[in-house]
Amino acid sequence: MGADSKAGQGGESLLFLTDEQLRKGIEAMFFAYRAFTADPDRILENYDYGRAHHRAIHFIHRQPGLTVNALLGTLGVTKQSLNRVLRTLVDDGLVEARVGRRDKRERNLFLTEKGALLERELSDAQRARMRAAYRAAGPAAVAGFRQVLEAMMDPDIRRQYQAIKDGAA
Amino acid sequence: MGADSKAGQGGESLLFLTDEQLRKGIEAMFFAYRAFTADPDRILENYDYGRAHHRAIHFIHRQPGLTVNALLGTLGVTKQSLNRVLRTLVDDGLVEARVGRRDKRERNLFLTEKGALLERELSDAQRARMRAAYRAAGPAAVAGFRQVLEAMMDPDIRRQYQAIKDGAA
DNA sequence: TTGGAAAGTCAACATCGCTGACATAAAATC
DNA sequence: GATTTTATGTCAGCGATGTTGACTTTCCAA
Repeated sequence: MGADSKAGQGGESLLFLTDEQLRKGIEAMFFAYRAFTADPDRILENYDYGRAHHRAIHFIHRQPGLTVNALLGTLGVTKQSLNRVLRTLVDDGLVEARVGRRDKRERNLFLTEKGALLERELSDAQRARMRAAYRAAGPAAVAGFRQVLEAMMDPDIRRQYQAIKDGAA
Repeated sequence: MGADSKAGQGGESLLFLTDEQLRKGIEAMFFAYRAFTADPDRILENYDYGRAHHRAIHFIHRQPGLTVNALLGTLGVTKQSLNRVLRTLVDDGLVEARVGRRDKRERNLFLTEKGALLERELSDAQRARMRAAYRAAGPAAVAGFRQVLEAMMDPDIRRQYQAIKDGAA
């Protein structure tokens, strides 16, 4: 719909940037994001963890050995906030915090086997929904989806995001 | 990562559903959503309101006269949670809750002039970012963006979302 | 007239942000 | 070697927003 449909309700033939169209995009973000977090949220309940734990686990998995400071930057929260979460994960044996080799002040974060297991469970659920959405929408839509999301990010974060783009593997 | 991508960075020509590709989509959602909420959040600080207030204002604006129960359903929160937010908005004179005409138990919610003003300020900021992202990505990308987001929603919500699709205007 | 739906309210609690203050260890610099 | 800076951890308290549970009032509808 949209850009090229001349008829329709709002006559947004070429101009697809009407307030109405933009409002629809805004709502789509809200509803989709809620669905996107719903599956992991359900799983996390069983473990008495929250979304904050999920995010920490995700990024430690993505970049094993990253420091607390680096994780802080990625998540955009305070160290006190992250510490609370990280402590429970370490105490519960999901995350290992090794003293840095070069710099002994730093802690390099890794998932334990137990942590990797939960990561799998969470990301499996999230990937399943994402995969279904991708399949339903098709390859061209997926490319557009990613393009718009990237354009929406703050530049600093976008650079960080693209840096790991297909690396980290 | 790897096996199937022939090109350098973005070789998601045919097989775009590798775990790596899906993970990138997941992260894109996370980072983009954070940016998406950042602008309104900054504005809300000046008024001592939070995201919950923003959401209420948005949906009352979209559908003037909707009942508390309907809003509850759209937002997916408990009535106690919504009530706290709604009360401050009514007390502060941003929202008017008129007793229902047909059914006097219901309250039909409307934005006051003051409420509409804040709604404008918030949605202007959010639309500006959305518009910039749309412009950067192009019309085709926008269509794909919306398709994937819609496919990601829970079916019930998607129906609700599409029902107001280009109506309400 | 009675049952139940819609709304409002009170209390208590959990998560997860935040600020501020302070401690420790180690690197970096003077 | 002494001092400063950095990375991390921790305590205490606060605020926003979600939750459950219990209870009341109003009022439509059977």
